[in-house]
Amino acid sequence: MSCATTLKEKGFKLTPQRRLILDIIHDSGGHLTAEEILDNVQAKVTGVNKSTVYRTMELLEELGCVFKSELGDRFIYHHAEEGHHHHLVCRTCGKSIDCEEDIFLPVKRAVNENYSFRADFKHVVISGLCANCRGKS
Amino acid sequence: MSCATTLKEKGFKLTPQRRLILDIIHDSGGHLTAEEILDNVQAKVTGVNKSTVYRTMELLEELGCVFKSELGDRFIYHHAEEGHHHHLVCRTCGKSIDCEEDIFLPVKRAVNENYSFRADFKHVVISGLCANCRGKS
DNA sequence: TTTCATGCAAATGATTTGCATAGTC
DNA sequence: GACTATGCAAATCATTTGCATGAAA
Repeated sequence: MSCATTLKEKGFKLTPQRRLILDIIHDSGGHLTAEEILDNVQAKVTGVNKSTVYRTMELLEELGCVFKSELGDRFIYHHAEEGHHHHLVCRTCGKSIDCEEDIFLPVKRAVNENYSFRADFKHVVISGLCANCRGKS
Repeated sequence: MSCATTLKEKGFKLTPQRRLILDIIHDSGGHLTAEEILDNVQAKVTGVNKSTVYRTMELLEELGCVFKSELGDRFIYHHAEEGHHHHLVCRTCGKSIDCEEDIFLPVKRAVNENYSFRADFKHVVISGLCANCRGKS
């Protein structure tokens, strides 16, 4: 079911601003910060306010249309349609590689057995060094 | 080598404020936010400024005396003497459990093999549900 | 025409910074 | 005495909020 449909079903309105934002996160493929979303929106139409972007992202997160995770000192969003995955972000060049969801299965098992802790591991941002930057240093 | 010694060796001064902050992060065992450090400092002496705390923590991080990691929308610090470990933080009660460093070894191997990515995994904050809160819900 | 959404501007809250003064070595 | 560290207040910067207006159903 599309995000637009979800919005309407729950009694929220499908405004032009929300359409735009939905398009952008859908097309981006990867993840975006609120500021990047705002920039992309404003590249298409002027006059859209940052509050609208933040409020829309909050709503979309509540509806399960996007996922929010932390990257450094800010938050990033990505479309739920892409499914669950993680991000390998290079600390040198900043490039982000999508990483399959199951990579944390051994860790989930281990913390469950050793600490009785049910770890979430949803859309984790993993910092490190990509192959390219590894070669250069 | 103690943090105090490291400070002096690198030409930095061992002021009363820095002594206090070092004591607090040493005694705390776990991790602390800058604000918590400030509160603890001010419980002992009045007149210490938050800038001093932030600047001291920045310095101690550069010297390798403390580690900084992100927890939600803020940063936490802990003493390097405790060695590397991770944090299991319950999303319901907020309790933090220290978790052994090697828990991420399988993931490090996997992302290295599959993505040629060298993951850091230093002082990761793992969100989830602790045994206690799991029972209640 | 009712309710929800937007734009604007101002508030928030953690962290940072400029600068004059005070303290350490 | 030289140079670093501190306190204070003000600046940043991402994010949030109050409120009057505007638009979707």
